[in-house]
Amino acid sequence: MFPAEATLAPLDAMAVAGLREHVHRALRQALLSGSFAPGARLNERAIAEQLGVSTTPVKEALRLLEADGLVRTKPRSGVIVNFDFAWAEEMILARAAIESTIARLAAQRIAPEDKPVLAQILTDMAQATAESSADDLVRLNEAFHGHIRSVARANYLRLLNDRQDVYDSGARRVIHSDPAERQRGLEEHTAIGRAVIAQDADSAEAAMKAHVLRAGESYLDLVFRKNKD
Amino acid sequence: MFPAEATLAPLDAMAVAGLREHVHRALRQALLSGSFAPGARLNERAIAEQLGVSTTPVKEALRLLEADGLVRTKPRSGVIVNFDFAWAEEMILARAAIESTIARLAAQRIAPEDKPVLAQILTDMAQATAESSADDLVRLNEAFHGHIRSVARANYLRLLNDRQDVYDSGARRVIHSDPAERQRGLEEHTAIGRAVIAQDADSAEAAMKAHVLRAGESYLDLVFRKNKD
DNA sequence: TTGTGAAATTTGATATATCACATCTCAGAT
DNA sequence: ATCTGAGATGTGATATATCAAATTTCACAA
Repeated sequence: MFPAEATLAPLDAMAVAGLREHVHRALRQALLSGSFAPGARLNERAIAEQLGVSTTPVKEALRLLEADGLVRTKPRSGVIVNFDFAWAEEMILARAAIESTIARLAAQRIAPEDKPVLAQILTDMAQATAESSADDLVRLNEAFHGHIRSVARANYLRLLNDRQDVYDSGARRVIHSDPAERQRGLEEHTAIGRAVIAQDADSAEAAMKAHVLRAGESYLDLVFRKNKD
Repeated sequence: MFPAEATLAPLDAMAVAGLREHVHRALRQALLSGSFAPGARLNERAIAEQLGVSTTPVKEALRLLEADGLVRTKPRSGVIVNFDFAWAEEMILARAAIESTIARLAAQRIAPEDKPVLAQILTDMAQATAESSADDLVRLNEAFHGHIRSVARANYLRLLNDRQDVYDSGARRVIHSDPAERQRGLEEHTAIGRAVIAQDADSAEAAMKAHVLRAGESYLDLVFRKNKD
């Protein structure tokens, strides 16, 4: 009646990540979506009270943000928001540099059995570009980039990349709703995927760099131009 | 007798950086020089006691290290050393990617008055390579890379770069004592400097990437092969 | 009115106490 | 002998108290 060994899915590690991560995410999201003006000061006690926690996890989260580069600490004075257009622009340059290095590794290291998986994702993306919702496309997008990172077996680079996620989730949806953008994205993803499958490291690196830079431009345009209204 | 407005140099911000930074540096140095085995666990209380501080700055420093990627936190269990050969290798790839992006920006943005400064540093390096101590060469080396970063006016990228400093100061001296290495370094630096002065962005980027990758290899060879004895 | 500086206040930095989860130990059952 | 799990112990996570530097306020003098 029951299987001898019921396999319970281990609960998501992030679910028990603790307050520190929670605070970190909350602040990060707020910063990237522009809720704090550049140069504004963050108050440890105020944040702690607002989130209903003590200052200890807040301090730790601020250190994480500091290392993310989104915030700067003026010793014995305060924590200052360090995110604006120029900063976002540089983050995208960095992302392009890192992610293209990952793509190169992926092309060099991809295992034969991973090739059909990547090809399948590309097929799905082509279909989804034509008919599916922005949400589906965002999901596939992440599956694609995730698979590239995965076959590259790059741990440190991957960490860096996560840390450089400049994209506000709201804006991401908006972008993936624009038909022209969807089309361009598909073409670029296809080029990257084919290069990786063909194990053409130079092409994979170049295609990824071009993609991240161009997509980044679109994003900056959307988020920062909109704010100027 | 006195100038109307005596401009006192603000004392080095880092001198008063506080315990957090102090702990961070101490641990970072220890990790990079291999004092902790990969996978070893770091004990907050033990570190705090050893350094004569409370656990609060230690916790904050560990968060910084965590973001540096040198350490990983297993929730509610402990902090684990996350630095080994493969990790260092990837840090060098990342460094090459970031620093070459900086070199590109430098070539694009260098101001006319900065060109002679850079040229002068190259001249000094040529001379020091032939006649000076490793310490002098290390200093010039830093002046060179620092000047490139400075003319690139890249803030975020610069931050990333600082975070990726894998080089143990001891090993750096050893490397700059080897004649062959000194010669290669000079040639590469010259190529980079000339490309930046000529505002040839593609060459500057390529030359910097090649330099960082090659120098990184030398470093890995020295530090990790030596440990295998 | 304007500039000065001392006092009040804010706020980050640090230390300490407490809690809860993870890991280890070992007696007792099989 | 091996496995199980309850209790003991270790350790990070969190909360709170205290301190000292930075900032702001404001009365007062020029």
